[in-house]
Formats: sequence, structure tokens, C-alpha cells
Amino acid sequence: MKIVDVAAKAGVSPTTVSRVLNGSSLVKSRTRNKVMQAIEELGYYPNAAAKNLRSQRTWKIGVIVMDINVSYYAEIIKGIENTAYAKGYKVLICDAQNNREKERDFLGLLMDRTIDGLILVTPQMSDPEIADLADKGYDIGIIGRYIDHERVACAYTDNIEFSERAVSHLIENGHTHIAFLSGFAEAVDSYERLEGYIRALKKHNIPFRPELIENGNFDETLGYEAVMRLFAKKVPFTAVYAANDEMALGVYKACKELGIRIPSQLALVGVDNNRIGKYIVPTLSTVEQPKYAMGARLTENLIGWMTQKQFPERRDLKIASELIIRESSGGTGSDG
Amino acid sequence: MKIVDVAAKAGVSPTTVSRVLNGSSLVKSRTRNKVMQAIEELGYYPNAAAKNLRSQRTWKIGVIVMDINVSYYAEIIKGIENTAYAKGYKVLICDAQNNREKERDFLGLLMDRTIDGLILVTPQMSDPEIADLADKGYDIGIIGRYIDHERVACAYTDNIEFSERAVSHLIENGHTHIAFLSGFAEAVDSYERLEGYIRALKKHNIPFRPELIENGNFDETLGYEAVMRLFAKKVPFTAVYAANDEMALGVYKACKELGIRIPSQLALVGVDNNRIGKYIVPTLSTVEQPKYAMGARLTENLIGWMTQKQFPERRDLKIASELIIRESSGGTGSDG
DNA sequence: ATGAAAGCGCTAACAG
DNA sequence: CTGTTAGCGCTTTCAT
Repeated sequence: MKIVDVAAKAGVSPTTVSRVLNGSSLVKSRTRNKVMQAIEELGYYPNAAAKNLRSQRTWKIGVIVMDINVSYYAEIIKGIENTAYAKGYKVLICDAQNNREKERDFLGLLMDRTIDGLILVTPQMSDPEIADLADKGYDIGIIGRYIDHERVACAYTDNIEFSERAVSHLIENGHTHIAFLSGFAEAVDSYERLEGYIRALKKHNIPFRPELIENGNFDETLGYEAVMRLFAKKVPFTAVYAANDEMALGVYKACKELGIRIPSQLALVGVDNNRIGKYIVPTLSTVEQPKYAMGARLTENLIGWMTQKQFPERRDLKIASELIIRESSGGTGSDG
Repeated sequence: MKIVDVAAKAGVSPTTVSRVLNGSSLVKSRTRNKVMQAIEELGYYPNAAAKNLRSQRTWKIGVIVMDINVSYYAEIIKGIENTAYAKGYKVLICDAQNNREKERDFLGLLMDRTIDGLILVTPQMSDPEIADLADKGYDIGIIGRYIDHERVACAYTDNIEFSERAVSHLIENGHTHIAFLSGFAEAVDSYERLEGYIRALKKHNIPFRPELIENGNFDETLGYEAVMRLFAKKVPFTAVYAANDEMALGVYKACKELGIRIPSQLALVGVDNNRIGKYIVPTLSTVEQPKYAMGARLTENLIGWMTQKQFPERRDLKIASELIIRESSGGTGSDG
């Protein structure tokens, strides 16, 4: 069933059918009706490949996420999706499942022009790799970090700033021996959050103790193991700043096993505002990133670039985050 | 940069380049090397639209999920993804965001041949609608329910059976007044779980009390409101079977507000094995569906159909589920 | 083992 | 307002 069949049935040319399909205003309404009816009767549906090939557009954008399981991404996707949808784009989500190879594989969708633009929500891919794609003329945006390339749209929060804020909060509650649970080394998030941690210590004249740093790879189980290593070292600490909530959950597990009370014996702050943090006892203090807004504004920007070759806002959007103080660091947990 | 450019540079015909690209064995290795080098130097990447148009295949399958936020879907997607990937297919995920219109919109990807096959993980779409697509020759699979159509692959668990098991568990713990929190009416899950509930009562000669049924639309907040309505009725009940964990979370909230203790004053069982159930206090009894297996086996089946026009296994896969007894219904919660 | 030619289904440019 | 023509970039006969 193709466009010529419809044209034949309706007694018009393929062009006219195409015009009707694409909502051109210069078709007589009687003609339009004939065509519509033929489409209806034949059950015709236009072929995307032919369309894309001819028009060199797909009206689709792709989103590569590192792991669809991580709730952090879901809200971002909604922001992307709704904005894109309003502008006539479909959003295709690709789950890289923490797998670098798969992640790179999905890049093919952009290069083979299955999609018009791509949004990366993955901390793993290297800056040069991304810059290289942009140099080749592909339209790219990235959420969660800054890329220094004039054609790459970014939306991110200030890791250093909110980490400093989170750790300062612990310090102001009287803690001086604060451990830091880091994520994997390749992620900017890891070292920027570490830097924020260090700055907070500096600001309050607290010495930096490298033995209080452990890596938990942003993972619950590895976070558990990391904090167990800390306890094993016998260096005293009364608080933990975990670079994400997953690792903070690992801290809960460790404390439960060791009979350590949160927050009276150990205060805890995470990052991401994972939903579980509101349900666990005691509730988890954390940093909320405006995920929906990041997705939405970045998408606005990217689509602006794709269509006008200019960004409606500045291409790098630094977005404010919020420290949520719940019970695990001595708050009341009254936010739900 | 197209295939003729590569051909020119390598001093061969476009056909030969195409053959190299597609791994044809009948190309002399010296020729292959020339071509590969030209591809490399030119940074050529094949255009998907042209390819798809010519070959009438995309090597992609789509997955429409009702809401990507719901963790229930994430594992299913992993099962789909890994199986598809192993067979050379890319998986594109579409988030319908609980929106019927968007959901239907994504169907367009199948009809316009952007994807070769589609997996539905959405309880909302009606049976006839799905059957209709299959009748038109599209390749479709569905997870979570049974569709009576010889060309539709399905994978699902037995709602009636596991609900009967869950409610029997409550009855065996001494409960006779058990409330049921239902999901939205369009979903088979809702009434099948209700039927299992009724069967369990029948089997144990406990009268069915319609006033103990309330609808919470599979949603936490609405589940909370539903159980509040139950309390307001002043009909006594000592246990709740919630048709999913989200609504069960609403029950926790209601109990917290009203000072009702779980499980001593109210026993609770949900469905889905949401991750939160392991962290909340008391831990939540629930029904685990083998999500990964459902996704994987269905995909295996669908791809088999797409390529051989036959199902490797029977087209309707009924998959066993498991009742997980944790603290909320009197268990020890020792599973984590 | 390689190439020439045809065509997948659509839309854009141009003509009328 | 409508039609004719050409071509998007690739793969697939068929021929050599």
C-alpha cells in the first residue's frame, strides 16, 4: 500500500496525496476529502524510511541513559519527552545498561540518521568523544555535566557547590570527622563532589583526611563494602557524605548489621533524592536535582539548535539544586 | 558522504562497498581492505533511511511502556533488550506516560515501519485494538496479559492464581475480614486479581463482602485515599490485599497517620515486588513476577515469529510467580 | 569476484 | 490548486 495506490484510487497525483498527508493548505477541500477517503479505505500508512530519506529529517530524538533502572533518569526523561512532544518530535529511549559498548552502539542511531538529535544522560562517555560527534555536525545535548564545545547543549547542577553545602550542613551540626563515599573515577560527578567536600572542610578549617575517602562506584552494594572498609580502618568518623543515595542505602545496611544508629551515632547525607529515601527509616537527607527542568530546558535548547542553529537560552544551563534535610542528618523528615 | 563517494575513493563500484559493509564473503580481501580504508578516511557512515527503504527491514524493535517510572517495567526491558541485542536488534523504548494518546501515537512507529516489531507493556490498550494490528500483519508481542490471537505473542503471570495464593496466606494467618484494593477497571490485572481474591475466600468458606473492595487505580495516593474510605466505612477488616505495591505504600501512609500498626493491627500484601518494599518498615509482603524472564522469553518468541513466522515456544507463555512473605503479613523479612 | 542498472516510497522543484 | 519529473542513498537482481 503506497502513495501511488492512494493517488490512483482518489484519481489524483501522488503529490496531491503527499500534500494532504502533510497538511498543505493549498489543496481544495473536495480533493482533500477524496484523498482522505481513499487513505481510509485502503488503510494506507506512510512509510517512514522513504519519508526520512527524501526529507532528511526523522522528527525523532534519542536519549541514551546509562541505566533505566535508576530512578534519577526517569524524571529527566519526562522533561525531555514532554518538551519534544510539544514540538512534534518523538523520543526514543535507549538503555545502555551500564555497558560502554552498548552505549557506543546507540550512537549509531545518530550517525545513521535514525534520529535527528541525541541527548546523553550518561556520565561515562568521554568529553573528546562527545566533542568529536559535535564537530562532525551531529546535534547533541548532555545532561548532568558541562562540555566545553560551542555546539553541545548542556544542563547540569553545580556538584561542587551543592556538595559544599551538604558537607557544611554536617559540619554545622557539629561533625568534624566526615567520610566521603565516592563514585567511579571516570565520572565528573565523582571528583566534583569530592572537591565540594574538600572545600567545605577548608572553609571550616577542618583538616582533610584521605583515609576517610572510599569509592563505592555509585552502587548500593559497593557502597556498603566501602563503608565497611572505613569502619575496619578504625579511623573515627561521625558522619558520611555519600556521592549518591544508592551508596547511602549501602550505609544503612552496614549500620543495621553493626548496630550503629543513624543519625545519633552516624549522620548521613546522600545525593539524588531517590524515592526510597522518603520511605526508609530514618528518612534520608539528600540533594534534589531539578530533573524534570533539566530535561525540559535542555530539550528546548537542543531543538532550538536543530531547527534554528541557535540556542534559545545559553547553551550551558547551570541549574540550582536543593538540599533536603531529613532525619538521617538530624532533621525532622517532615517533607513526607 | 555516501556510498558512491566511498566507491570512487576506493576505485570500486557502490555494489562492492555495500558488500563489504554487509560482510559478504565474496569480496577479495585486498578489495575489502581498500574499501575499509576509504570508509575510514572519509568517515563514512551508512544512512539508515536508505537502507531500511531498500531492504524493508530496520533491525529495530520498539517497546511501549505505560510509565517508565514504574520500576516493574525496568527489569522487563532488560530482558527484552538483552535478548534482542543478541539477535542483532536494537531496542527503542517509548514512554507513554500514562497517556492513551501518546501510547497510540507510538503505534505509528510500527505502522510507518520505523521498527520491525513491537512489544507492548501496557495494560491500557484494548484487546481488539491489538488484534487489529496483528490482523494487518504487524508483528506484536505483549507482556502482562493474554491476548487471544494466533499472531500475538504473550507472556504473563497468572493473576488469579497468585492472588488466590496471596489471600490464602492471609486467611491462613487467621484473617477473615480482608479488604481488596483494586487497580483501574480497564486493566485485566484488576479484575483477575479480584477474582483470585474471591476464589480464596470461597475456598475457605469466607463470605465475600463487597464493601471491602475499593479502587486505588494502581496509584500510591489513590491507594491511600481508597484505604481511608475503607476506614471511614467502619466495616472491620484486619488485612489488606493491594493489587500492587504502590497502593500498598498508600496503606502504610494511612496507617502511619491513623496510628495503626502493621502487621499486628493490619496485615498487608501487595504485588510487584517494588524495591521500596525491602526498605520500608515493616518490610512489605508481595508477589514477585519474573520480569526479566518475561521480557526475555517473549522477545525470543517475537523475533522467532518475525524471522521464521513461527514461535520457538508456544505463543502464550504463562510464567510462574512467587509470593514473598515479609514482615507486613507476619513474616520475618529475612530476604533482604 | 565485481559492476551496471533498477527501484524501494516518498517529497521538492518546477511547470502549468 | 494540481501534476510531472527527478532523486534522496542504498541493495538487489542480473550480467560478466
